[in-house]
Formats: sequence, C-alpha cells, structure tokens
Amino acid sequence: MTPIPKFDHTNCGDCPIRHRAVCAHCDVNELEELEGIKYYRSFEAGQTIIWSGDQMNFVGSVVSGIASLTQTMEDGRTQMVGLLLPSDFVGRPGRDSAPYDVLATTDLVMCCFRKKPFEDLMSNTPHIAHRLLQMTLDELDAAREWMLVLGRKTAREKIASLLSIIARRDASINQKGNTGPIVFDLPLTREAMADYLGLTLETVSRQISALKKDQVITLEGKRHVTIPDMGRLMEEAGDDSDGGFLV
Amino acid sequence: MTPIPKFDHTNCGDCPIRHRAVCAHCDVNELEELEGIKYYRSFEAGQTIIWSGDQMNFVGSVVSGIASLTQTMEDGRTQMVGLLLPSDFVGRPGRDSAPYDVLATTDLVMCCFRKKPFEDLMSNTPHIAHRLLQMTLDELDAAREWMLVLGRKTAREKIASLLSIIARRDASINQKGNTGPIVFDLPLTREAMADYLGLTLETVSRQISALKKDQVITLEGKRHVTIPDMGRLMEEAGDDSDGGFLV
DNA sequence: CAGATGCTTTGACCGAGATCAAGTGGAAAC
DNA sequence: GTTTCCACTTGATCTCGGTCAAAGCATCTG
Repeated sequence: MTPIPKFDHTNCGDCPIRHRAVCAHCDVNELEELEGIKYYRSFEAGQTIIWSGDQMNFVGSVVSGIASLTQTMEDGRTQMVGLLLPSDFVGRPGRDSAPYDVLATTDLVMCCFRKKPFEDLMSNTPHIAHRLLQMTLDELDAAREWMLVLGRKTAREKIASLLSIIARRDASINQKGNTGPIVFDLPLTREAMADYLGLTLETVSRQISALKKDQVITLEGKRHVTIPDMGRLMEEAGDDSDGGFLV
Repeated sequence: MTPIPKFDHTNCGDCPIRHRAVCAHCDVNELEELEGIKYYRSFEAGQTIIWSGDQMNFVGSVVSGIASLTQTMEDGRTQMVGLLLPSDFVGRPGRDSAPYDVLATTDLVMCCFRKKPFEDLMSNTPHIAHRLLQMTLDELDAAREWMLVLGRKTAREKIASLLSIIARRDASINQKGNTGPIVFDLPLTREAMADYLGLTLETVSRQISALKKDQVITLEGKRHVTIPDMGRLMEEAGDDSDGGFLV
C-alpha cells in the first residue's frame, strides 16, 4: 500500500504554490489570517476526495499532485471536466454541495480552509476575491479550449493536444530553456486520458502507439514520454504552431 | 435588410436585465457611476461583434438577443464555446485581446462599458467584482456540463440536451406555471446547433426529424418547437429526470 | 516459483455519424 | 410570375472510433 504522502510545513512563506494559488496577492497580514484557518490533508492515488452531491465544508488549493473533476451519467459513461494541478483551487465559495466528483489522480496534498471562515475572509480581503476571479476566468478559458478538442478534433489530434498541454505545463514549472527535447512522465492512466478526451482507452492506446510509430513521440515504459520536436506535436494537435499560450 | 434593433432607454432602473447582469448587486450610487460610462450598441443577426485576436476596448452585457463565442481551426472546423443570453457578460477585465470570435446570432443589443473605466470602477466596488465572480463560476459550471455533452453523449442526446437547455431558460424568463407543454422558437440555425454540439448540420437535421417522428417534440415550420412532456425530453437527453438545475 | 491483479496493447468487426450529393420549400428580388 | 437564394431535409455511401475479445507485461502475494 502506498504511504500517504507526507507534508508538514506550516509556514505559508515556504509554500511551493505561494505565488500561484488563491493566496498569491495576499500581504503578510492576510496571509496570517489564512494561516489561522488552514490545515493540510493528504490523499493517495485513486481516492475520492469529494463525491458529487456531498456537502462540502471546505475549499482549498492543490499543493502537490493532480486531482480531477469528473461527471458520471447513470449508465456509467464518465467525462473528466477539470484537471487540477498544483495551485489550482477546489470548491466554490457560496455553494455547499459539490457538483462533481473530485478524485486524487496521483498522491495528493491539499491546503484546505474551512468554508465559512474562508468566505468571511474573502468578503473582507479583495486580494483573495480578485485572485479567485482571475483563476476562475483562466479555468473558463481552459474549459473552452477543451470544448474545441472534445467537439471537433480527431482522436489523434486529441491525444496530441493532451500531450502538448502536459508538456507545456511541465516546461512552465521546470523553467528550462525552451530548446531541445521535452521529457516528462504521464500523470494519467490510459483510462483517465480517455475520460478526459471523450474516447475509449483502446483508442487512446492505439493513437499513442501510432504517434510513437510516426516518431512524434518516444516512449520508455508506458508513461515516460520524450517529445523531440514540440512544433511537430503542435501541428499534430491541429493548433497554430506559433502556440500563443498563456500559462 | 433587417433594420438594426432600436434601443434607447438610458435609465438602469428600467433595464430588463437589471437584477441578473453584472450590475445586479449595485446600489443606487454605484449604478449612477455605471450610467456615466455606459453606452448601447446594436448588432444585426450574423454580424461579428469582435474578431478573435482583436483589441477589445469595451466589456458589456447582452441586453436582448443572443450572441455566441466561437473558436475556429485553420481548416475551418468551428466549435461554439459559449452561448450568451440576455444578462450574460462579454469580455474579460484585465485582458485586452479577445480569445474568441463573438457573433450576433440574432439581432442584439449590448450595454457596453469602456474597459479602462470599468476596471477602475470594479476595483473600488466589490459588489461588481463579486457579482462577476458569481457569474463566471456559473459559466464555468455550464461549460463543464457542456463538456459531458460533447465528450460522451450521442447525437440524439446532444440535440435533446440543447432543446432542454433552451426550454429551461425560456421557462425561467417567461415565469409560467410549470405544467403543460413548453413552446418556444429555436434561436439557432441547424448549422449553429451543429457548431454548438460538435455535429454536422445534416446530423442535427436528422436527429430533429427523429425526435419529431418519436413525438418527443412537435414542430411547426422549422423553428417553432413544442415539448409536450419535459420529463420525456430530459430522459432522451440522458439527464436525471429530476433535473436539479440552477437557473 | 505460480498465480493474481491491474494497466496496457493489439486484432477483428461493426455501427453512429460524417461526407457527398440531390432535392424541397418558403421568402425575397427582379 | 419566375428566379434566386437560403435554410433545411433526405438518401447513399464511407470511415473513424467503439465494442468485444484475447493476450502481453510488470508488480504484488502467498
């Protein structure tokens, strides 16, 4: 059994997501207030964090790991509707039941705030509300980008799109020079990718094999991906290769 | 040639979207400030309001009519990513170029604010910022709902989903008693529906014919729809028939 | 070691929806 | 009136991705 990831810093100043999360714009005093109501929770890969319809008595930020928002129909068809990376926000102030299942896709640490105190704090500190608005607008843009992928792209383009998103994010975190091949590990199973892309896991597998055969990507094992030419991948994704993207 | 729709009220107090738009929570003083920077613009059906990539020097609310946000790939494939109804907000404070094409789907009136003054006003009036956050979160929910439709539903379910969304909205505006058949006019062409649903216009047409044949809907002309049994339509859409929806 | 178990790959076949191609019907234009 | 136009419908055919089925492969278990 995987040990639950440990996490025990308590000082926001040391926090790895300090300047990207909902608290990004907070000054020292505001941060102190937040420290008063925050607590950490860890989840292991596969765990359900919140069930759709459940009461949500906290909101929070992903500190490390990946979570996903998922919708399921009665007959079992499921669609991932959000991929939450470190610094992303979970929960909606002003609403108390969850509209989606929230799953830990990898081992995960969250920085949680009890909902009521957070809401109170939010109404007094415009910095938090403003940052949350920014983040929500960014998520809305991402969701709309994804609607194009779901509605109009072919299976191959969908896979290429997902790979380029993951690659881009990884590049933005690791801050490397942007020349040379990009290397990363897929944080999702084939099934999770399928749920994200509106495909079956078989099709995901086939398209990954095809991209490998055509040397758009290289695979070591099932998860370790190398992208020799990012421009090529973007073409395969059907995007402008100039890739004018905000991260 | 269709005359451009007229609109000449200037008093926010009389405005039909007064309590649903971004100004919903404003008090009299705030409203007065808004009145100072607002102006109306009319568009006729089919006009492009903003091109993707253009400088946006205003933001605003849809007062009447319907606008759509659309993304287009180089080869012409297009996906609608937003359907803007009266009271919905257009534009993003803090960004100056548009990420999508904005089209007038029907004749349209917008209440516009020059961007800079609006941004300034927003930072001083939490009522506006807060309302905008609410509205953005609602749009994000709608976008995620739509991701399930695009990713996992069949063509028939997609059409039924779109019809039930339009029906539900119409019911919420017209505030009728919720018994008896629902009647409305489709505000979209077959092609616009196809762009919304990630289908071709031929498939849209076929599925509408099929729903008619199966008596889920009745058609007079091409656009006038009657829904004898809303529960039945929801079943066809693949939704829980209890329809726990916020409007 | 053998046997599970979970994730992944691959093959064979099928069908929903796309594509290509006419044709309909109503309203505006001449 | 008839011509044109546009939104829409319907048919025939093709194809991409889904479905069903089997097997590969790594890790854990006893």
